[in-house]
Amino acid sequence: MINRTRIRDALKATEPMESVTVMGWVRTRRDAKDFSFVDLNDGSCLSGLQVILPGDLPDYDRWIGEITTGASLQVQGHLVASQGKGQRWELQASAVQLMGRSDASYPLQKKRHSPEFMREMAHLRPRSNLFGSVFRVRSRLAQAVHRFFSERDFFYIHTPIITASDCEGAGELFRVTTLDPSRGGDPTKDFFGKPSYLTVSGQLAAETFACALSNVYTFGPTFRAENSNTSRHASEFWMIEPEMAFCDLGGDMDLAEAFVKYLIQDTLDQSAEEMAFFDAFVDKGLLERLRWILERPFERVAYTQAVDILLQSGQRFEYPVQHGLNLQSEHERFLTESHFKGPITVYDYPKAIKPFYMRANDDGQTVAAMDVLVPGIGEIVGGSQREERLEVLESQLRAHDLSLEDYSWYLDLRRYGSVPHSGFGMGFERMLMFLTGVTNIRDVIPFARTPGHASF
RNA sequence: UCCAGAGUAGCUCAAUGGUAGAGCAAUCGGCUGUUAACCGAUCGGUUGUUGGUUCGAGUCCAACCUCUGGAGCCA
Repeated sequence: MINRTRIRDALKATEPMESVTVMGWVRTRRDAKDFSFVDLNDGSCLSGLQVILPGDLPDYDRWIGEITTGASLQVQGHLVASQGKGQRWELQASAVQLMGRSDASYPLQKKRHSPEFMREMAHLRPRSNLFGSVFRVRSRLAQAVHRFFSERDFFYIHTPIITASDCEGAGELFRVTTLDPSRGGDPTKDFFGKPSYLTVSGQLAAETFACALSNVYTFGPTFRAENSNTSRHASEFWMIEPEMAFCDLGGDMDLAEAFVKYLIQDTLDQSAEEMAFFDAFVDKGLLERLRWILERPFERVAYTQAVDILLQSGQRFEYPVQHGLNLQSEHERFLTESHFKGPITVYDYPKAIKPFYMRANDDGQTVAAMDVLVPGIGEIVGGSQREERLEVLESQLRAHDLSLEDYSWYLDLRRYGSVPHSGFGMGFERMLMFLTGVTNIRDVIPFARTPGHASF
């Protein structure tokens, strides 16, 4: 295949280039008197390259009509300074090859489309400015996650996607089976000899590795069979879960906050063009908000303080504010959007509303849990110090009606050389929403899976 | 799953219970170093589905489907 120049590189040129070959998809064509302008995009960056197709190219009149929106082209030519305004470089074509036609039924138009409409054609939407940008940023964000942990000497652990432990009761699980549903379902005859599921969290597995390699993280797909129909829940999503031995809740919060800031900074640095686009067309004020967050420390509020703030706010809430009750979305909203006007970390939650594995505090009422809440999205990080005391953990399992036998391997970590350890989970897509200003999780996942939807 | 709102041309939206329209897109033509180009023309409809009320339903009623916003569960 011909050595092609990516449009991103062509646009970064510092001087004219002889004989450049680019390939991409036509966004628009505008005909001038003796030539045509083509806006060609190859996805390497948000901007397209302006291509000039001179009218004296062989058989121009025969093929120019086929250079339509959506068509794929190979163009050879000279990269020269643009005579027009709006772009620095343009490609004066000397040869054009139509690779793939695109007829009038091509659904993407030059004008702006609603995200809802674009969702109906998830296979074509990455060719749009918005979704192309979202998925370029998504890729860079994933790389940044690995870089952050790599720089801090964390080991990346591939925890299993199929699991036999219905761990921590974190939502409904998808059953994995090879049994014929019409012939009954004896789990002992199933593929793994017992009921198995898609993972809802890699945490427990990560804990075992933290209690050996010290600092580890997982980053992979996670599945919840909840019938959630909201803009921030998906049945299949990606989660990042670091786990640190010899680390208490304070260290956990330090890491979570540093992580959020790192990802913001990295995205601003590496995706400047896309971020400017989001700021202009998706969420005005996005850049200002993110920069402001970078500059200041996260506010840390104990759960009881947070409740006091809500009680004293004079604000009317639909749901009651009361010590011991979970914070509702509207409460989190008030705290992040109205009171603190930025991300906050709420810690030391009531024991009764948190899972069994969180470390009991000395007050007997609370556990060493923490949530990082951000404006617009709510919970973006949830974590805790883990209960490392064997007897306490056993009594917690019993209190939650969980089988000690099923968790024997988990209890072994406390039986043999137990250490204080902590970790958290971050929803990758929620972070991406926070960074791009895109308000629906379905628009930051290439092919979203939600209740009733597994198309494409 | 619950509450609310919305489904009309390819898209975004109009239309007192009385002849279904505009802008954009597409197609054709014109003009032009254009860039969400511009100007003119053409094309474009089982008004989400089914049933009901009515002389007459896009409009009113019922059920269902889909989407959106909010809630719960959470990341």
